[in-house]
Amino acid sequence: MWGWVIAIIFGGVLCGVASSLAMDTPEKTQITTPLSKFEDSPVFNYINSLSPIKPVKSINIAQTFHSLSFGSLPSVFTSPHISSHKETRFLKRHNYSDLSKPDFSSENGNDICKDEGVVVDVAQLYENSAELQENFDPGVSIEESSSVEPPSEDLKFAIELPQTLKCDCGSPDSDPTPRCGTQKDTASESAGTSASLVPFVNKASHEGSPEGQVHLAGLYKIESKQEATECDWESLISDAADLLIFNSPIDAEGFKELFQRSPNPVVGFCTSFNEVHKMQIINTNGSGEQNEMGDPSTQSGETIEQTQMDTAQENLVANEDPNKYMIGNDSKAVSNLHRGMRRRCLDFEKIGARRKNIEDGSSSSSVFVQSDEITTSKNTQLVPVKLGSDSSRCILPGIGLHLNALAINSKDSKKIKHENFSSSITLPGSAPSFHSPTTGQELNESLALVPTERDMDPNDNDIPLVDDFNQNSPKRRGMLFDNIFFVQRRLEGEAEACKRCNCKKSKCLKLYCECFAAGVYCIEPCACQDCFNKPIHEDTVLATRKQIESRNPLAFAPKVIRSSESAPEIGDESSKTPASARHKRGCNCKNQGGVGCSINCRCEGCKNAFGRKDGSASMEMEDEPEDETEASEKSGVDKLLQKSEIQNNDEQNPNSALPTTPLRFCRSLVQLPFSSKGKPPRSFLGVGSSSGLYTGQRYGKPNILRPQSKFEKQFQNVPDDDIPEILRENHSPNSGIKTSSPNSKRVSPPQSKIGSSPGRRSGRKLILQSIPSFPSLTPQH
DNA sequence: GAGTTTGAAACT
DNA sequence: CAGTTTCAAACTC
Repeated sequence: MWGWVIAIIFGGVLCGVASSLAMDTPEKTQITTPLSKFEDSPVFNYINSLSPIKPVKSINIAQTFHSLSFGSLPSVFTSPHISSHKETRFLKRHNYSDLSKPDFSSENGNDICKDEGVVVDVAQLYENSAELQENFDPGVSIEESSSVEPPSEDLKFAIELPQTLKCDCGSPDSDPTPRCGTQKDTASESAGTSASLVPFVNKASHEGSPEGQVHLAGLYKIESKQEATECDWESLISDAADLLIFNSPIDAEGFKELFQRSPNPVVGFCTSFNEVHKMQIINTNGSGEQNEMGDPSTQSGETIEQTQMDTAQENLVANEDPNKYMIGNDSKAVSNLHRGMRRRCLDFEKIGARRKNIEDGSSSSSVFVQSDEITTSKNTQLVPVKLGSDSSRCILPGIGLHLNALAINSKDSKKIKHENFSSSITLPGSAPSFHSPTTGQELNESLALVPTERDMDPNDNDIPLVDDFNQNSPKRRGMLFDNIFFVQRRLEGEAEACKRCNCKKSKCLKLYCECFAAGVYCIEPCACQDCFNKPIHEDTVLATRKQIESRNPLAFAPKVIRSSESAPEIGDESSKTPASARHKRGCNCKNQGGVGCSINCRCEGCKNAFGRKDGSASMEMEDEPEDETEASEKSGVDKLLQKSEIQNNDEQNPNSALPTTPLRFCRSLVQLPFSSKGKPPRSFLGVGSSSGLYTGQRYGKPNILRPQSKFEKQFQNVPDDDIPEILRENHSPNSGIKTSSPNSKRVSPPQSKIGSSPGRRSGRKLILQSIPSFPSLTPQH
């Protein structure tokens, strides 16, 4: 018993330190050393000897990241929330492989929660970012890496959370208060409770370790979960906040708020955590697919874990602790927290069910649920959607984290998303949240949280994600960019009806097919024949897509760049033209309008009024007589463009950035002049036709007529410009941020006046700023 | 709705 | 890379 008392004391000390970490104090970096000493100390050993649980050297997950030879993807595309099941898997594989490595064990001796999920999340947070270690001092990095973002992974929930709950609810005290593994609290209260805490501190969680398995099995009946985890829950929580910082500033806020507002941050966190988990359980239950995508190990114990969670939830609900449910007190914080945690279990097909839950759910979680809903809708892959009258039902394709990376801090991005979602998604009772700025951010982050379609695609197993990532595979990058494109597309055509095709011979498995090219499944409105572009043939679709991509990595990339930046070779005058869209890859058209031709175009006798291949572009429009309607339209557009430029300037200067509101986007809307019948030229429709990906995302047709917001322009520009660079092997991690230089776009001629054009410059700055604003991922050097 | 035109995708 | 064929969307009637 003496040993137990000591253990309790130490637990309290650890908790105190951890809590200080949770408060984001400078001490964070110092904790590792004491812990290391502690773990190696004779006392610790003695305690371990007393404990039935065999201690295992904690594993330094931070090294895992090091060991993970992630590809040097540009930080721009590193999304904290990329955590898709698929990537989770491959990251897990990394983890497993790393476990065998001798140097894997932690030198710091921290009670590191060696959870796969942690690896996944963190790894994805730092995804291939070489700078990740530089952004944080070693101690912090360790903490970060050791920290777990429990809700993000089923496995984590299955293992860690149950442990926590076990400690709380299963303790002899039966104390209804959700301790949530708060060693600080429980340790000082009773030995019985502390005993339950022991596993957290000492319990060996070495993966594959028989002892660890046995203990876990005994405690939680998770026999199949080989990834036993030992976790310093305190550090875990404290780190979780930091982790969310990577996910998004908002998430970090949520965590901080949770911790700061609650006298017992841990409790609040755990409670919120439970809440999140609860929601995830709902989602998970709703979708059997989830398990397929997730680690198989999570499946076996899921039911049990769920039951435990339910019990825990009941206990938590019974508890009147105001701090317990942060939703009530601080819905924002909770929603943020949830947002940061909720990254999976999004079964789009279950939207209806969850929507019902939303409706039935308490108002306190409406925002969160709403966000979840949105995320889910985007998360769905290749889900057939009914088009037509009910635009709201048009499933929005999931975006990847890349969107987040691109625009996570872009206020405009938030606004645009807000706008788009508002227009395209109708969530009962969610309207208020939707229109709030916070909601916009949530939406944005929700987007970011959504795993990429490919990553999520359970059938896309043949894609060597691990290898791709490690090898900086262009393919992988291409996939990432596809997601970006998809986002772009979605943003473009979100408000519009979903695509439909009339393919007869292509079986909708070629780029001829608008749906296929857009990365969406054909649906009922399609008049296609022998269509294979359906969920039933998902494998075929994916295989075909991959084949096409293998032939041409840019096959699904946008064919047309819309924005002044897209045509560097064209004079400033042309760049200011309403239809500044340009053929990115060049066209072969002979009589095209709507989309300005670029120097790459092979068109004959180009008379493109919107930009000729020779760069004379809009000059022709000016020279040639135009009908009044068109002329007036143009002038109006110019004015709009001026406004847009002004706004861009505002964005360029973060300091002067006005409070971003959705209205700002509206101001920058540009109506593209299309002559006949208000329809865009046929060729122009191609703008949105390509892209997508079977990211399974369903997005509407490119809304050519729809005014293009500045933000959309931004999105378009980034991917278009970045594709070639990203695909380059020598793309350094930093290069992503440095550039993604729009000027390096293929279309641009060497002599292009880079930056000479105000419009272009502004747009470019917009991109550059938005990226660096990503605090954690942006290289500070 | 059938036929034509058009331009991109696919193929050679 | 260029030329040709195939294809589907846009357009015309």
